[in-house]
Amino acid sequence: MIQQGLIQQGVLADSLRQSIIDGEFAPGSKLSEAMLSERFEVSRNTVREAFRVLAEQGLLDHAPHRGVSVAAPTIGDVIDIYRARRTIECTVLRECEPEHPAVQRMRDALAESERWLPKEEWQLVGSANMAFHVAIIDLADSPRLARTYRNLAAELRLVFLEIDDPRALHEPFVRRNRIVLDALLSKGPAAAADALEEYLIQSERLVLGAFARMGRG
Amino acid sequence: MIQQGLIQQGVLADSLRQSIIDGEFAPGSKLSEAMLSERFEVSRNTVREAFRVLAEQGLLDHAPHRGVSVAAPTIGDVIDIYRARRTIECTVLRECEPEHPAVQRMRDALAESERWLPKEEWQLVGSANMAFHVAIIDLADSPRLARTYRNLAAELRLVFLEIDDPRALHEPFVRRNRIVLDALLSKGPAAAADALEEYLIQSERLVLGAFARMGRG
DNA sequence: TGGGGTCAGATTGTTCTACAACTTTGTTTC
DNA sequence: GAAACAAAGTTGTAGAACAATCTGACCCCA
Repeated sequence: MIQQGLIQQGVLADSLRQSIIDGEFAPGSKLSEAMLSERFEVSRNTVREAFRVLAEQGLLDHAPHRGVSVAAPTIGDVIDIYRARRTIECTVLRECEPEHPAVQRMRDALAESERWLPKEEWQLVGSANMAFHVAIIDLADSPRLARTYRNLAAELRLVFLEIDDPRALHEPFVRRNRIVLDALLSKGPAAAADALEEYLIQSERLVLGAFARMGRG
Repeated sequence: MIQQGLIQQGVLADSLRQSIIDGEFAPGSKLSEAMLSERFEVSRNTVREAFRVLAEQGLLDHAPHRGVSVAAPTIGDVIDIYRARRTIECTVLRECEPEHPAVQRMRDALAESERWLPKEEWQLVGSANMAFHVAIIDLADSPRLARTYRNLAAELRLVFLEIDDPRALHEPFVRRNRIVLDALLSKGPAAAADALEEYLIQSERLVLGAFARMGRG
């Protein structure tokens, strides 16, 4: 007997998560139980269970008796997200095995981003960029680190949504990803990790600058 | 107006989490909604919401239509937990600021563990040990890393529960914590991180050995 | 004996209704 | 305008109900 129709709460959580990541619900906007219950045609209880899951992942803020809203990362959050990324991602890369199969996935993701770059398909460039970094984490073969990283990445998506200048956000970093991969292949993990740290520092700087210009504290 | 009586679901999640960590529900044991609903005198809905939170934290396993059970980490999980710990904890320590206030908390926790050591209060030694390592993570001032680490620590508690030889589990590591702290104070973060890595490798070895002897795969 | 198949019972997944607790909003009053 | 109050809306929780699924006991038949 095949396990079919997954549980609705799980589907809803995934679906809602995707909607949020796609920017369908703006960061900071309030999500009422009744509204989602109607839109997704499920009961309030089911909505609430999905809320708990996404809140635990950091995508939603839950204020007692005030409801949940899409997380709206502050500058402090951005700093923290990048700190966590550097801690995990650079260490994984520095200690990786260069023959690991995930390296091929890094290649593929990078090729994908370079393919969309000249066509200025920034959304697709961004997705491929993200796949590149997820592949780096997969070098560690650690489900727990991967899960943590996916949550960080989702939060970062919210940050990018608010900046809304996809070219500035993604264009400069394809080249930097190339540097990271080439360093890994020709000079080894340590050099690649150094290049990655450069990348992350630059990326953080860009995001923080944009935030500051937006007057978001 | 003061924010008082926290929401029941949150209280239940915390309470249940503590019960699990205290070993009140054995790893692998099934938790039925009806049973908890009765024991904690809350509705099934509330129980289910708490389940979602704890499952997301990795403390509960949720099998669709089969209910939730307390996580029962396998050898593979133990390896992953330690891998994640080394990745995060060692990096944080290596890059820390030795004047950080959390260093005092490391001192205090270590003193506490050394205080209970001769009295063979292994439970208390273990708690102080854990506080020591949480303090290390706090060196990074990163809420996200701290949250991730707390989840890892909770899962590890489940592992320790199953081994049930608290002396072997905690006694050798007070001395190693001392080495880590002394290294940090006299030789700096890099040396301390090296000592910590030693610690984690030894701890993992001990746990894996115990698991193997128990025939748990 | 043992391998399947079937059925009843139990548990989970979900919906619905109801209501208490709390927040928010709007209005009145000073 | 600020404080006080009332009304309306939302969240938090309970509880009943039922469909979907799992579990285990039982039976049948090689």
